[in-house]
Amino acid sequence: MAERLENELSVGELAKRAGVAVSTLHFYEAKGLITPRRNNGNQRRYPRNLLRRVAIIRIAQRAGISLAEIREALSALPAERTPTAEDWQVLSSNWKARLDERITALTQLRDEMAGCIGCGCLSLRDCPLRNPRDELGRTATGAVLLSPGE
Amino acid sequence: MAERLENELSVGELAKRAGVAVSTLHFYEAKGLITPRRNNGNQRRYPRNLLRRVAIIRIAQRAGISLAEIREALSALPAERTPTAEDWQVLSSNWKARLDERITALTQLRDEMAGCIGCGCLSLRDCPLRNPRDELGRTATGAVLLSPGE
DNA sequence: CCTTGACCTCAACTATGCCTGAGGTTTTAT
DNA sequence: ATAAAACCTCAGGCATAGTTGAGGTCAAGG
Repeated sequence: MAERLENELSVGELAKRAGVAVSTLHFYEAKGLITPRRNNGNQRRYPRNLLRRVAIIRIAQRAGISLAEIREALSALPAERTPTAEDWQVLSSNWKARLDERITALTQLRDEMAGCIGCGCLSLRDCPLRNPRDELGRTATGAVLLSPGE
Repeated sequence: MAERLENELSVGELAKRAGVAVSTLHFYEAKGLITPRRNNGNQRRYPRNLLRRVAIIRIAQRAGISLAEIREALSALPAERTPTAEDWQVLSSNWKARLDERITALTQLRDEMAGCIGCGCLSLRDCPLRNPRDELGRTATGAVLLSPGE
């Protein structure tokens, strides 16, 4: 009773092509990221465009986007269609901006680290690496909690 | 029966100074990252140098190092002592290298994304964004699974 | 036909990095 | 002395991103 449309992939085939595990595709489906149809034997059949969709998901993940956000972005597409070139332009522009932010933050951290390697300035109250959190070392009254040496 | 050494911090004080929750400090302790002593009422007392240790943990986390690895790095220090300037030099050099790797990878991804925005090349077998995984689009026999258009 | 591999569902488990709450003790301030 | 604030332990929960396994069905080749 095998019913098979031209150009459709089984879950195993898609998994191999997309470089992910079958369980991962099930998981993405459970999370609403992909919605394959079912054949008359209840097996998943992936129209070919879902391969591109999975590729996009993976790229976005590499960029540090969560699956929830990826789902949002994809579902915001008209008719939840597989992204066209224009759709992809919007998605990738957004994600690239996010990437830029991450890179900027990490680069700043790296530069601070480079500047602080061996300097021992972790012990200072104004060390740029520490200050995001340990702003002052003072209480509300302005009293210094730790002596200058630490 | 309060027994209190000079310069020691309670868990609440350390939490406030380090900018983390008390539960976080308990968690770090459970994971072997910090080991405060106990006073005679069984309450944690943190020698002041643990404040620096916590700062280092947080910096490493920002760099994307897991707590397990941070624990390794810290416990590799002679006598598990609080890092001196030289120790910190070793630690931060290693972590900076890790950061550099991450930044390089993300930058490459960003550049690929920039190059691919709107180009629609996701559909090509040689798209740099896809190729880390979807190497060939071929079976072991060399047969092309998908037509060139997809 | 019939075996084997691929597929199905659902529950449970992994790992990371914490947070929350219950029930009880210690410190601190008045 | 006493009450409130801070602390204690331990179990369990949350979010993310999956993986694993049991028990059963479907599909493809010989």
